[in-house]
Amino acid sequence: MKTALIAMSGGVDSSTAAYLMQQAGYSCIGCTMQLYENEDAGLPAEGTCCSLDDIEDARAIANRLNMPYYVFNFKERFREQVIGKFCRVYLEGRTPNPCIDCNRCLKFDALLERADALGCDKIVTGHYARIEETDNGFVLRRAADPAKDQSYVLYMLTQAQLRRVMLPLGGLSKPQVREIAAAQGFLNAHKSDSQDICFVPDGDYARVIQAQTGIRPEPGEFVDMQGHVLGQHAGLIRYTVGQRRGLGIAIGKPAYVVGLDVPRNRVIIGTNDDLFHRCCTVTDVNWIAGAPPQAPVRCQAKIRYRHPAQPAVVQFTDDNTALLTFDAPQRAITAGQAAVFYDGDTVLGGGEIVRTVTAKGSGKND
RNA sequence: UGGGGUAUAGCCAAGCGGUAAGGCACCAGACUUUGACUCUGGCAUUCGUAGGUUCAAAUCCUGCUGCCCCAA
Repeated sequence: MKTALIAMSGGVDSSTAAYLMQQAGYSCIGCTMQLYENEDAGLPAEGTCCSLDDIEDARAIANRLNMPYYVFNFKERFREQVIGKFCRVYLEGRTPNPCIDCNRCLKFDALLERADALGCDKIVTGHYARIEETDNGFVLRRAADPAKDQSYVLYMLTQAQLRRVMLPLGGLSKPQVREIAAAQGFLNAHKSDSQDICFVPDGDYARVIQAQTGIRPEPGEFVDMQGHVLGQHAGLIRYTVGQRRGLGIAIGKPAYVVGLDVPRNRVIIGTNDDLFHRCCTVTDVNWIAGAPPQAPVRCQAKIRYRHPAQPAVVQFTDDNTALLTFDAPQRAITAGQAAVFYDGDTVLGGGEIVRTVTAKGSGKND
């Protein structure tokens, strides 16, 4: 019998995934990755994906399904590879997506090692996306339910990983998943969806960065695009491109962060129109198919989790970098966020945005 | 210390005798498995201040105070 290691967060999605794998005839082992102690950061012990309550929920579901259940202590690895990188990226004036790093380093790496150790053929998560095997290897596709599609946060998966991963929710809608969970009498069938960064449940990520690094961000100047000082900011890490809230700047129309000047410790302010660019460079690119395309590829690309994919051309440059050019200017292309390239429902690949590029001979909005 | 102008919420600002527009900022919700964005709602019993005229004043009159400009 094939065996599967189910990553169970305690939520309705991964619980239902466990049930579905069992129904599909797999011998299943449930597990929860303990990633951090809430108390370490002075946070409440509930409301996040890895609290004690959640572990108890996951354990209860595993018991109900008669699965062996383990808790893996990944706290050290999470602290180094996710929280550490999160802090470092912010301090460098970029805006990280820690969920993607967690997938890269924990769910589809550390967890896969445990699967090997336990002799499991597959690892399973509750992500909404689809993996299919074709003559040319595995492909990663969007979820059937466009409202829940999470293929964006899985762009880094390699062929070797895709071979080992199963995503049983990829063909289902959220209501269907809740229905299945309710029919099974799962206690978390109506549990609210998780949100926010799991290790920053109150949204005050700047406090976490200070607590983790001991670095107290220096106040500096807000300046407009001509360099005129507009006010004082509370530390560069509190701002990200496209941000409006919390600036306290009244210029008669909405003011947005259009850039961070790290060397001068300045936050550059502009209008909404100033946020649009067509082109950016992308690094650490993963091509799902394995090899980069030799010619520019027409695709649709997303520059943040909740961004409708837009027509673009992606061009492999050198090493593992690429140049992404949208047909139309996109709002707030932000360094540190992931750019993911699609061909319809299929994920071609993706990488981390380095910077926007002003295309030669184009208008100011390029 | 002559002349002129102006004083409306944190910022800008409508109002021109009939009982305080709007924008920005801010706050609260919603949305959301990242940061953002967005959406909805809230936000001056009061118009620098003291009097006066009037049935009725932010709106008219007078004094005072602050600021700005011109002339010295």
